[in-house]
Amino acid sequence: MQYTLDRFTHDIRAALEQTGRIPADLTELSEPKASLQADLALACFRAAKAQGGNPAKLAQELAATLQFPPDALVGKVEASGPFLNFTLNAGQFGGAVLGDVIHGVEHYGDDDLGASKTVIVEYSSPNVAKRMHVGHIRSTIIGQALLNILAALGYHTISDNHLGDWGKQFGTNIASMIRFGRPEGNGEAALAEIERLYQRYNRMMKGENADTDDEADDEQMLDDEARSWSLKLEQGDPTARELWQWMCDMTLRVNQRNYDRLGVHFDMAHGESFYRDMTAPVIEEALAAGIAMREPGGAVVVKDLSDERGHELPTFLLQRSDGGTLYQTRDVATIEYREREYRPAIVIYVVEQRQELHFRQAFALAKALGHARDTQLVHVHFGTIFGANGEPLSTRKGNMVYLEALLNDAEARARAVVLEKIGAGKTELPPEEIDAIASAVGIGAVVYNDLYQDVRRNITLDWERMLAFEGNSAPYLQYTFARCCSILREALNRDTSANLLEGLPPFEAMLLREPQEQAVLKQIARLPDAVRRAGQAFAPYIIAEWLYTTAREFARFYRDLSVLKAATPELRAARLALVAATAQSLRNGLHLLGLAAPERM
RNA sequence: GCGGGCGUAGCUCAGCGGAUAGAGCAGCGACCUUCUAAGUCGUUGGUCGUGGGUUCGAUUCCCGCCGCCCGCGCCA
Repeated sequence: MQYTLDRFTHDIRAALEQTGRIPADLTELSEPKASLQADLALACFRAAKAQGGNPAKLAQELAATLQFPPDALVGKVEASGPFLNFTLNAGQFGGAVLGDVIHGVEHYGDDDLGASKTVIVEYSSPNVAKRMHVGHIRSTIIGQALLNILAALGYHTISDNHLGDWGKQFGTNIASMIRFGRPEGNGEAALAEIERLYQRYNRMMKGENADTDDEADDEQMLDDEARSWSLKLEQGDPTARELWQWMCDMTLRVNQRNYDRLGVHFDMAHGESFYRDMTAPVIEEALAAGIAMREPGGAVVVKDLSDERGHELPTFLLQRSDGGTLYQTRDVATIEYREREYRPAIVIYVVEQRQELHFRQAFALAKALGHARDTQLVHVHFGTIFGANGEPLSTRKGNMVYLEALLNDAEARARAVVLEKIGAGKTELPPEEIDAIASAVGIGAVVYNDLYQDVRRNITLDWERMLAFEGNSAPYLQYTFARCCSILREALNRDTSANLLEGLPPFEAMLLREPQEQAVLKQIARLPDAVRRAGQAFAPYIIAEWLYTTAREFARFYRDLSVLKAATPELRAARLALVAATAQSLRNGLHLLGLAAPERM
């Protein structure tokens, strides 16, 4: 898809190539720093060197040679030392950008580079029989944002919640409920109780509870019991299956409330259990290929496997000596299943950094077995969240932060701020909208906290920052959008609209010549590129950065230039169109990150 | 030991081959009878972990070292 800035770049490169002075591979343009008054630049060093000339001289000659018609997108062409600077033709630029937005509306910024290829994003993936905590929120939020971005780029997206609903821990869960009884109730509290029973059993198994006259025998017995329930579950024992199903159903119901609040939606939730009957073929396949070996004890191991970079990977297991399968086995089975079923071009795993090795092994094994040849397997790994004092969060230490409580807290804080603003006469809001606004703002702050920076970084939990409503934060972005809407309401006498540019009076974009107006236009024009870069780098923060810069530029425009009281009706109409285009673009960007865009705040 | 991630302002982070290294927060000082001050402006603050190398040019690429986090067979 070609947007205005694409055309700008294309026109310059074409003109450069036409001069015959620069080979096509040296016409790479770069964006000068904001402090310089140019929109694109060509560094002439390499081209000059190739022909044995002086870069500054070449820049000068090119500046003298290049000609663009008055109605072109390219305006001034100037040499500045060894750089050749190009400036947008302000008169043409505004109309072109606003035209792009009017044409695209809620799809402005989208692209077709995904070309309907299928991409599967696996994210959230909480464990059954446990409450979701801050660790899961990262995967959930990052994954949803990536999914939105990739969908905007034209990919056929499939979101999959790869639930942790299988494995040895359910043996322990079942054993603990057989021993201590099944918890009553149904919600988050019942999940917490299951966790407590699990931990209690686990401690006894490890002999950490010296409250009874436990002997080592008992510990061994408890361990055998858990292991045996795990195997019974794999073999379809009715009691085991019933308890397991009960845990799964309840967990899904509880989690769904969190997903609803976060605006997260899954096309499917195939947990690990879904692949349980597909693991045996994986093991056989690996053995037959000679990549895996069965050890005398019965365990199946993979040795001497290398990753794509040629690094030898540590040995890992596909089957336990007691016959049970492992996470690794199921993940390879998952790769094979997805390939058979969906033929994806890309599969993205939004999973914490700690599992980097696990995925390198799974990917390498799948490739070694000849699978996923045409599939890009990507582990988008994010950093760990630490407590305020820098300590790891853990249930054992009792410093765990649960998702539901976090969202409640964020909403409550946002609500307090909303009421404070109303009380101070800063805003007027219909009472029935207050809850929705508090929710949009509070949850937006939490979501944005996970998206505004490169996801690879670790995060130290800081409530003040996480729920910050100032500076580079979701509420600031939402506030800017609300200000745009406020102007549109005044001028157009209308409230909500899917198309914020609908019903604008005729306007002449040529009139938008002030630097503040041009700066906003330039930012609007950059959205498509931000979306492309975010998708290519699997980096939602690129959208966040675009949003923030756009909001800042709009704030400057807002401060200096009045829309409603513009000097002439023509100028007012043009600025109104600029506001509408800003609002539409901001909303598109907010939606890509999964953030709500309230029209009043 | 091997492998992965990260070291940029007091704190949290952008920038990752080009022209004086940018934001937010915190600090200091301004600006609301004006389209919402959840805002804006000014100001203080940097040997870009460190030592080499490549290059006309390195915070950015390569190599060594140091520091922090994480991972490395029967958990997920």
